[in-house]
Amino acid sequence: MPAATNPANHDHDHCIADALTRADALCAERGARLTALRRQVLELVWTSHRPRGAYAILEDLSQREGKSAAPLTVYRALEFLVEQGLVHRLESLNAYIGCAAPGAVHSGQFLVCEACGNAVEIDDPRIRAAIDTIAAERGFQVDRPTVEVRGRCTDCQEKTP
Amino acid sequence: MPAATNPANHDHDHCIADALTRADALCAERGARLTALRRQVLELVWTSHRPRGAYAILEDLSQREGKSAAPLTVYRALEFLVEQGLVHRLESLNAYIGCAAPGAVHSGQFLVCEACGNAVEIDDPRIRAAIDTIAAERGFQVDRPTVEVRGRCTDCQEKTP
DNA sequence: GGCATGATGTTATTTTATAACGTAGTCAGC
DNA sequence: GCTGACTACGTTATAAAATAACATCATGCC
Repeated sequence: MPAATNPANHDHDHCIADALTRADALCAERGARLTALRRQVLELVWTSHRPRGAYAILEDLSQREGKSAAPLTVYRALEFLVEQGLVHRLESLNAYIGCAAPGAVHSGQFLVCEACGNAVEIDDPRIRAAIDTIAAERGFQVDRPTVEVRGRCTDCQEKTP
Repeated sequence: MPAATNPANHDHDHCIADALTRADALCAERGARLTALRRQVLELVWTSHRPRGAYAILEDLSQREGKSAAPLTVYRALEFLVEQGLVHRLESLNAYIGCAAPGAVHSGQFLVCEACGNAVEIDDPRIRAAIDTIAAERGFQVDRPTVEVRGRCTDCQEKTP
């Protein structure tokens, strides 16, 4: 049973289970190897809806395994998960978060609350379209657009208005 | 005389001089202290149009001064410059770049070429508008939007099509 | 001049990430 | 089943990026 699941009023265990199920399906479909280690790291990334640092995951992993794992263990698993689109890296936080819609095309857009730390993936086509338009005007060939918006989520605005 | 100025066909010395002049004016206007050290770090950030890491700047600074400076020296100067809007931090690169339009409101948008390393500040209102729209729809209060688009600039596309 | 404030110096440490090399599973084809 | 190639994982060391804590120095104001 994973720790610290119910941050608000939703069944986070369900989020985790869902994410793992989708990951299993996607990797099977692609012939990618979602090994026990990688699966476990994915689960630890999904501990909450807050982006998690590699070393936080490392600590959890060490605790679970009863022995201290090496940073590379986690970084390699994360690399795989990011490649498969199961996890995103938040550049402005040096942290990782589970992808809300793996399998679908995603361009990596996030609303990050500076109060509670939660990050919500938005992937809105309008932002992507705006970026594509401007890039086209300048002859710039887009490869990987990163959008990370810091601010305050609705809940946190209500708490301290 | 700064090193490695003319990357392409523009007078980069002019870019640097310009940036310093504007910085002087802005800081004077605001009563902010652009000290010799900070001014020098700003100049080193402007070495090229490629984002530069703090430690690269540190190295240059040490060389200029003839003695090795401490990381904090550079980080503190950079912090000041970022606060004043004279320099931006590129989150996805852990690097810093001179602001193209200090004084004006800017939301920090960049096109970063993965081939030549150059980064161009765009600050396009359409991207900002798209972000604001989506944030408003979700009740998210925007504080600091970060947009960093990786890809290939026109020049580099021509070189290897 | 004296004092408050802000800037810089110095040393140590933390956090994040990668390099280099070796071992051990895993799967395909025979 | 065996072999060989490939991929994943373990281990140790190190690099890169950033900050903490505290001392000292400069600057501007009264």
